[in-house]
This record gives sequence, structure tokens and C-alpha cells, in this order.
Amino acid sequence: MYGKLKMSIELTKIQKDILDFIIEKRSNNSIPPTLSEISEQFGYKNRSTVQQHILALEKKGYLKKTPNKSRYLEPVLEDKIFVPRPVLGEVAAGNPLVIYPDSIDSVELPSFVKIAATSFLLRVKGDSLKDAYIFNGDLVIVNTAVPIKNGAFVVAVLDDTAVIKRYIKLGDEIELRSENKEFKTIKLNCNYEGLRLIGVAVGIYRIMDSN
Amino acid sequence: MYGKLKMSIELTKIQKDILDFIIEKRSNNSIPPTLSEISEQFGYKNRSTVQQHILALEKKGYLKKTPNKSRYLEPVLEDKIFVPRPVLGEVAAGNPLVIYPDSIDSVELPSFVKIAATSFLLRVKGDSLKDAYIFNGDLVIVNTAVPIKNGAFVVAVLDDTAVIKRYIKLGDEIELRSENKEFKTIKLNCNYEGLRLIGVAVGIYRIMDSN
DNA sequence: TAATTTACCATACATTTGTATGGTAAATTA
DNA sequence: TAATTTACCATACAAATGTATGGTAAATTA
Repeated sequence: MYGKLKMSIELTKIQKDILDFIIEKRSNNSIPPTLSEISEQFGYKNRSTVQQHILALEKKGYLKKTPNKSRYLEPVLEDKIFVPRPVLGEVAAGNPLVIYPDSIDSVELPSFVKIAATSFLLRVKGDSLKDAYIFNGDLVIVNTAVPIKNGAFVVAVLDDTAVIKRYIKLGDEIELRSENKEFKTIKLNCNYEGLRLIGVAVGIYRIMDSN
Repeated sequence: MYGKLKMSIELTKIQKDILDFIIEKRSNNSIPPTLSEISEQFGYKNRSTVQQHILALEKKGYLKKTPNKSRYLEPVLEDKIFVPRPVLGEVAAGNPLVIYPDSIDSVELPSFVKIAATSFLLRVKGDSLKDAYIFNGDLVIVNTAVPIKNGAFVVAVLDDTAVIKRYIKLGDEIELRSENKEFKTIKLNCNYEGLRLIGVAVGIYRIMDSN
């Protein structure tokens, strides 16, 4: 049995910032940066400064690189297939949807799950969304940049309660339909103040962890 | 309103292969290849051959690149945030799990969902897995390379019926537990012939399409 | 205090990478 | 048939990228 590889040495703030930048670049749909690109990002006049930081990150075991290959910067994370992602809010049963300015928590997603910059994650708490077949602990991927079309699943706050329902607009009337037929369709006038549309739910991700 | 961008010109086999290679490299946890790396992959003696193919792909509108930047090869897909992924099998109610040698279908996953090479997708048909809170149309990400630990969600075939359940081995006895307490735990002897373990379910992905 | 680490800059050089240009042979199209 | 496209090779060059080496100043550690 192998013990968990320890990240023995602490990182300085700048080293951490650079590592985060690399992770972020890799995570968003983009590709890892070159030394020059990192240099530019942090306002250095010179690649060699970044060169030193990369070397430090490598020595401390946080980064792995392939010699003479461009952009081959691989962050070494404790569990290699997991990448931390911020969770920006929670949808709790009966409670208002709260989206925090900073992340309230960090979720470990398998590294193949990468989130676009215009999307954020919501973690579902409790059974408030079971009418949409979404359960406690599920992660909802919410995109705020996609225009809301008829028939889309929207994440909305309705009178302080978070809902994920199918959105249908017919003239002045808005219908919020549940996937589960046991739940009733909500009908609203389009200028109803109690409805706030947050974004479009583009997917559900459920991590099947072994606990 | 914008019409769907048409990929007017057909690709040749080699062009498609190269495009697929780029997409695959981007999709797996790796990074886009350089011309040299593509060249090596396809056994060319020279980068310039790939150079031509890349140019063709660009002209035909399948690829976008940034001049003078290494590895900046971005496949242009109809809907930019979606990437096609093969579905290798189906889990149908009451029927045996079928895994086909070739993909039976292609599913459009958001580009931030990237599947490791050792994983494959199974699409769930019907309500056969509702005891695991998995519903019709959901995609199960199955990893065949991960060792099956106690407590993991396994994809298994039990007497010709596909199941996704929590796997617990105690001595000679294997328990297959359902998440949903309404369903009973299955107990088996570890040498029971009717059980075939396919892999570990590492996640569920549900595409919330607007149909 | 002396040694070390950290954070930055500068320069030189080798390799990788992208690009431009030209060529050949086979297949396809006009 | 002639022109075009496709698929490959070769070479030369410039830009990008990684690397090696040396330096300074401030902060930290021994």
C-alpha cells in the first residue's frame, strides 16, 4: 500500500498564484500557458522569473513538467484524478438560493469534468429538487451566459425558493413545469416580482464517491 | 437569429483522422498536439504534411488556430460548447447490459465534461436503475481501470440484468446495496457465476436538453 | 552576523514550433 | 486531355519557447 504523497513544503503566495493560474488555464476550456504567457499575466518583464517559480513548484512537488516541451505543465494534486472546483452557492430545501461572492466550499471533481468560465456549480442540499430528479449532493452546472429559450431548464428563485424547472413562455404567461408528473405546473405572469431567473441548467453531475 | 453554421465541405479520411486526434488529445486530460507530435503519431517524416492538412481543416472551417502560437488548435464544432462522445453501450430495463465493439451512438457532451481514455459512457434506458436514482437518458461514466473497492458503485451484470449498486465484499459474501432504501440488498457468494463486474461508476451526467 | 531563501531582472543559447516555399506522384474533376 | 485536388516529402527561416547562467535587493533563517 502506498501512503498519500505528502506535499511537504508550503508554497509562497506567488507560487500558489502561479500554480492556480496554470490549473485554471487547464480547467477552463483553454490550454496550459507557456512561461511567456504566465510572465505576461503577472506583469513580469521576463520569462526567467517565472522559470524560477516553476522550478520551485517542481522541486516542492506541486508541478511536473516534460523537458523541452511547450506547455507541458501538469499540476500534481494529492489525488491525481481530482481537481478542486469552487461551489458558488447552495440550493437548500425551502430556503432561498444563495450565491456567494466567493466560493463557500470546494468540490473535488474528477479532472475530466471541466467547467466553462461562464458556468458555475450549485450543490443541491436536501430533497427540494426531487421533482426534477435531482437529489441531495448533486451538482448542477448552471450557465449564466446562455440565453433562456423556451423549454430550457432554468435555475430560478421563486418567492425565496430555488427551483429547477422547464421554462415555457407563452405571451405574458410563464409556465414552470416539472419533469415529474406528480408535481404541478406553476403558472405566473411574466412581470411577477417574485421570480428571478438565475441561469440555464445545462447539466447535472453526480460524483459517485465510495463513502 | 443565427442559422446553424454549416460545415459545407466534406473531410477526407485523413483529415478526419487528424481532427479526431486533436479532439481526442484535447478531450483526454492531455493538451493539444503540436504539428510535430501529430506528424509523429501518423508516421510522417515531416511536419509540413500535417501543416497542409491543418490548413485544409482550417479552410473547410473545422479548425481554428492562433497564428504563431504553439498548440493553439481549436476544433470548431457546430455548437461550440458541445463535443461529441461515443456511447459504447446501453443499460436497458430487464435486459442484459450490451457493450458494442463500436459505438452505437454519439452523444453531445458539454466540452467541460471530458472522459478519460479508460472510461466509457453507458446510456440508461428505462427505469431499471431508478433504485440508484439514475433515470432514463442519463449517462453513466464507467471506468474499467479503477480497482473495485468496498463501497464503490459498480456496474455489473447479474443474471443478465444490468445493475448499478454499491459493492461490499465481506469475506466470501458479496453484497450489492441500493441507495434507495425501498430496494432490498442482494447477497451473493463471491464465486457465483451469474455476476460479472464491468467497472466502477464514477459519475452520472445528465444533459438537460430543451426538447 | 552570516547564510539562505525569495523575488525579480538580464542575457545568451539551443530546441521546438510555426510558417513559407517548392517539388513529386497519384487520384479526381472539369 | 488539362486542371485541380490530395497526399506526401524537403528545406529554409523566423518566431516562440525552454534552458542555463549570472546578477541584485530584500526578507528570512540559522
